[in-house]
Amino acid sequence: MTSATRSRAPAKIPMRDFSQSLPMSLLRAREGVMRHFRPSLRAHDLTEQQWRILRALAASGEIEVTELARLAFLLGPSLSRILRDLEERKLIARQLLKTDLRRNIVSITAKGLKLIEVVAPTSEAIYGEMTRRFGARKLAELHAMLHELELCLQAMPASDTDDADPAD
Amino acid sequence: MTSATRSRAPAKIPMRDFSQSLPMSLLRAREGVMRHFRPSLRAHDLTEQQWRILRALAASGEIEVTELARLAFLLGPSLSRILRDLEERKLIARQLLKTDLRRNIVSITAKGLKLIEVVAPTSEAIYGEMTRRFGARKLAELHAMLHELELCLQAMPASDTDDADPAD
DNA sequence: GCCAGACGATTAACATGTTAAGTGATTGCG
DNA sequence: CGCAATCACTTAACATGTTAATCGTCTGGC
Repeated sequence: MTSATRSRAPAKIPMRDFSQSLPMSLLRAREGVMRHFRPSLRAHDLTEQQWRILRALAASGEIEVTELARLAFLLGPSLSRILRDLEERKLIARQLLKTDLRRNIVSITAKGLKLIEVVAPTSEAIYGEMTRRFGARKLAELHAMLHELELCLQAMPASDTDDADPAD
Repeated sequence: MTSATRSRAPAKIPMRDFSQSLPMSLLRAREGVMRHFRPSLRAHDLTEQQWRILRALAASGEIEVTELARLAFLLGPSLSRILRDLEERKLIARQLLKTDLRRNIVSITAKGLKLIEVVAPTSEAIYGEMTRRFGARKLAELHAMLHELELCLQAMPASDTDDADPAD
């Protein structure tokens, strides 16, 4: 089966082995986790992001859109679309802030809370099983390292692509 | 600043604090990393996924689409679209496998390799800076934990959502 | 009060993620 | 051979990620 037609392309650049790149490792780990949660969410017509939003609202009460975006770690445009959909489904409610008509206050409805009550047990059970298998202590270590990485990266300046510094 | 209008919604479900969920931690860490790479890729009209594909091809030579999907950790539909685009840009080439016309062999072109040579130095510099700041040893530990998590999750059965077993 | 600039949120446009369905080629079995 | 099942890949449809542009609203200087 080892036909001679398959010549190996020369890798001239000494780059890190592909699978060892940090973004790939993080992506794979995350996908491995989400793979277990998606079926349960899907059974209730919820995407991962919609679930994040409902949980964030249940935990924090009424908050502004921008703050919700920060909590649920979503970009504005995604959040706008999802909120429109969740509002149509009566899972959340919105109201303008009287003192500043630019601002939008979002809150979860009773229906939304009820949905969380239905989904949460399964979700928690899955998370619990993961914790048990991986080890609570090790999981905490992983969380700590990820947080440390985050802080480390925030402190790292956003490297410009420009080779020359335009400042005189 | 603590206006009385903001009533705190009762969190009836004792769920894990939102920001402590593993998917969120992984997502944030990954975004923190990618935030540094995206500008450089964007300067060369490359998305993160396109870059993954080019690197995978440069490292492995000619491979089939399915194998490329596995290497670059992309789903088939995404890969199909991206390959169509990269082929139009002459960064990759494709050929049907004569012995099995279902299969498609993909390879990187000279133009693709040249692009990698241009982008790689910046990319490696950023990665090097991250490694230096975070610590090479700690980074290796993180990789190890992520890999262990992956294996642990693969061994975990995909919990069915169904409460009842529909078999006979 | 007026207006330029900043701000919060949305919309637009394009790329990818995700699942399901479709298409053509191959395989295995009668 | 004939054909149903399978396979490799692609398309389709919808949701989100990402960046830029837009649209009201607000703020501050005048």
